[in-house]
Amino acid sequence: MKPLTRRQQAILSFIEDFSVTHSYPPTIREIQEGLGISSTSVVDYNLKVLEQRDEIHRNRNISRGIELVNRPTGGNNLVQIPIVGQIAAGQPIHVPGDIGPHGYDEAVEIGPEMLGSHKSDGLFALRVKGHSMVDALINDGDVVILKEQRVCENGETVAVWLIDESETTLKRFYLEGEQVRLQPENVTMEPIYTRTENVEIKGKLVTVIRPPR
Amino acid sequence: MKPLTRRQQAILSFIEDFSVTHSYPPTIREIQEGLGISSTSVVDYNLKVLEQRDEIHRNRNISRGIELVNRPTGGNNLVQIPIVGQIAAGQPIHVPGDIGPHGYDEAVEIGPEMLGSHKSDGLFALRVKGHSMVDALINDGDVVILKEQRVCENGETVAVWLIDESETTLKRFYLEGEQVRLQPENVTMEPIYTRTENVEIKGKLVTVIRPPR
DNA sequence: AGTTGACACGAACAGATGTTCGAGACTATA
DNA sequence: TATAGTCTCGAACATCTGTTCGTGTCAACT
Repeated sequence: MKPLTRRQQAILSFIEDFSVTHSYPPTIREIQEGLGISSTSVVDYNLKVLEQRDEIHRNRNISRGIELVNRPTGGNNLVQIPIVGQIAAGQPIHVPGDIGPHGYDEAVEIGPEMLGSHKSDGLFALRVKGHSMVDALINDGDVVILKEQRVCENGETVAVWLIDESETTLKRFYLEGEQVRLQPENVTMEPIYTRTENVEIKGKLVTVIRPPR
Repeated sequence: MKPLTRRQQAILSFIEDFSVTHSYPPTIREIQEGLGISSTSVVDYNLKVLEQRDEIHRNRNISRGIELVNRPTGGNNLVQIPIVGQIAAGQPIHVPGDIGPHGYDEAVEIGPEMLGSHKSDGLFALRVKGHSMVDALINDGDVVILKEQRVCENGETVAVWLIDESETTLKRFYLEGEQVRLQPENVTMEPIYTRTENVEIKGKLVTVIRPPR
């Protein structure tokens, strides 16, 4: 079977992108204008081919009647991560139980690519209160997304509760012999060295969201 | 505030159900036929009310231009912000021209609530290169979303190009008499004072995305 | 050289679709 | 009783949108 032409691939990508960023698919003329095609019949011809190849389905004689086949359309990709509380230096870290999508009052919505390789299950969000995490380049009011995790690899940034100090911190974790080195993300700052027994890992940092003003 | 009438609730439910079972929202006439309403202007009138109540958003003069607000289908669509280049201390700030949907290779996808009150048009993203912006609590590899803007209010965080120093920086802007104070977000750090002529504002900071590891 | 199929294009047309207008009925309020 | 606001309705109109038609170019094939 002949591969799709570049223009056919471009049309398919355009429909996908358009459907993600709008709540409706594009018209023939929006595809034409978006791709700089000079005639609606060129778009129509290529859509016929894409339909024959089962890439799309067309509903005849209605506006915006293009449906993608086997593709996520409009908004299906948003991931909702529950904000289960706050994170501050002097507070123990709030860790969720088994949370369903409606077991919380607030959530942050992001595109799945912001999770990298992480699945959305097992993730939770905390809103930062105070300036104690500027050493992790995290500001007051930021939202951190964590993966619930009690152990981690060297070099991963984790949220830990320091028992003796009664303090929460977010730092890169290194197990060095009998002790732990907690390394600030800001390379200009000094690390913390402490006993392994003093450190309770609560979650691994996945990403940080800075709310707009 | 008056509650929605039964007919308004029925129209909203119809739009929700239709959008789930089709890949596109309904037309005015499809709502009319589906609910047994005898006139398109009745549908139009009630849609106006639903828009005033922030239940839907209408795009004027296009077909199927109804978008649901704050619903799992329809309204909460991903927003794609193009990443038009990098931002680093010693580089002039890359500002996009008139970007079409395919005028860039890479984009960051976020939920619309992460933009706060900003519309997605006029926004662009830059990837941070280097540690020069840790004073703004922004890390190497972070993505900053800016609104293209040449003037700003006191207190807003802006990306500016310092002409004499040939340097880019992200700081809170305060116009103080004949000079400008550029205040780091990290309150433990010292501000910069410079002549207003030395400062070129390129964009206002909307939000920061920290890529996962 | 001639033919065929793929792909492009401009123009026109038919139908789909959103919006507006004027009028009417009903309810709440002064 | 009069008025204002809400909601309904039919009809008309402007614009949007999909589809079709005839024509042209180019590459591959016979």
